[in-house]
Amino acid sequence: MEREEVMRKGPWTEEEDVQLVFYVKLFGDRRWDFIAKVSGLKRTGKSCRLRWVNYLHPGLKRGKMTPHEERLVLDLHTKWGNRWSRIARKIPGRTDNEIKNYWRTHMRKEAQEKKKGNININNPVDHESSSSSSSISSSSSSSSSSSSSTATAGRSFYDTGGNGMGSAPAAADQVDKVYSMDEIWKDIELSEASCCSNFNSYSPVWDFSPHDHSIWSVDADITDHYNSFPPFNNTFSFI
DNA sequence: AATTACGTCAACCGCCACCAC
DNA sequence: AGTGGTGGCGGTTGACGTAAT
Repeated sequence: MEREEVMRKGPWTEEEDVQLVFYVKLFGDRRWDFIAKVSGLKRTGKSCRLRWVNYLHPGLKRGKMTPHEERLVLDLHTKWGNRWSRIARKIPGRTDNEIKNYWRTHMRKEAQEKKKGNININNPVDHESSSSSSSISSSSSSSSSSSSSTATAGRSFYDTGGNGMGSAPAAADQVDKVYSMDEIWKDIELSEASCCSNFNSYSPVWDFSPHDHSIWSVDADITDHYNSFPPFNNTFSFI
C-alpha cells in the first residue's frame, strides 16, 4: 500500500517530453502542479516547469553563445551579479540555467588561467599555451570544438542543437535515434494535424500569452476530443 | 586501445516570494 | 493578519562525451 505516488527523477524520456509539451500547450505554462497531475507524468510540477523552461520551450536558442551574447552576459553579470534569470531575460532564447552554466565554465577557466599564470610565472611556455587572454572567447571556442550538441545527443533522445548553431547537424541527421527539437515540433504539428484538426488554432509557436488566460477555458468539444487523444495513457479526463 | 582528465549541461535541491483563502 | 500551496530562482551535483595521454 503506497500512500503517495513515487515520483520519477532523472533524465526525461522523449515520450515524457511530448506529453509535457502537449499539456503545456493545452493549459499554458503557469500551472505546473496542475499540469504535472493531469498529464499523468510522474514528475513534480517543479520538474515539469524546469524541463519546459530549460529545454522544451519553443523560443529556445541552442548551441554555443555568440560573441555578442558572451559579451552581454559579462556586462550584465558585472551589473547585476548572479541574477541569472534577470540576465536571461535580456538575452532572448537563453535560459538562466544555460547562462549560469556558461558563467561557471567561464569563471573556472579564468580562475585556472590565473592560477597557472601565478604558478608558472617564470614559465613563458605555459603562458603561451594558456594565454589567449580573453577567457571568454577561449571558453567558447574550446567548447565548440567538441560541440555541445553532439555531446548532448548521446545522453538525450535528440539533439539539443535544433538551430544548428555552430554544431554539426549532419552528424545528428545520420543517427536516426537522434531528434532535433525542430523534428519534435514537426512531429507534434503532424500529430495535431492528423488527429486534432480542430485544435489547429494553437500554433506550435505557442501563441497564447502568459498574460492571456483565455486558454484556461477549454471548449467542451475540445475536451471531448482530448479525452481520447491517443499518445498518452493518462488517467486524466476533463470534467 | 585503454585509461584518465576535463568540459558541458540537464536536472535536483532548498530557499524565498507571492498569492489565494 | 496568518497560513499553506505553488512557482521562481540560484546553487550544486552527477552523468556523459570528448580530448589528451
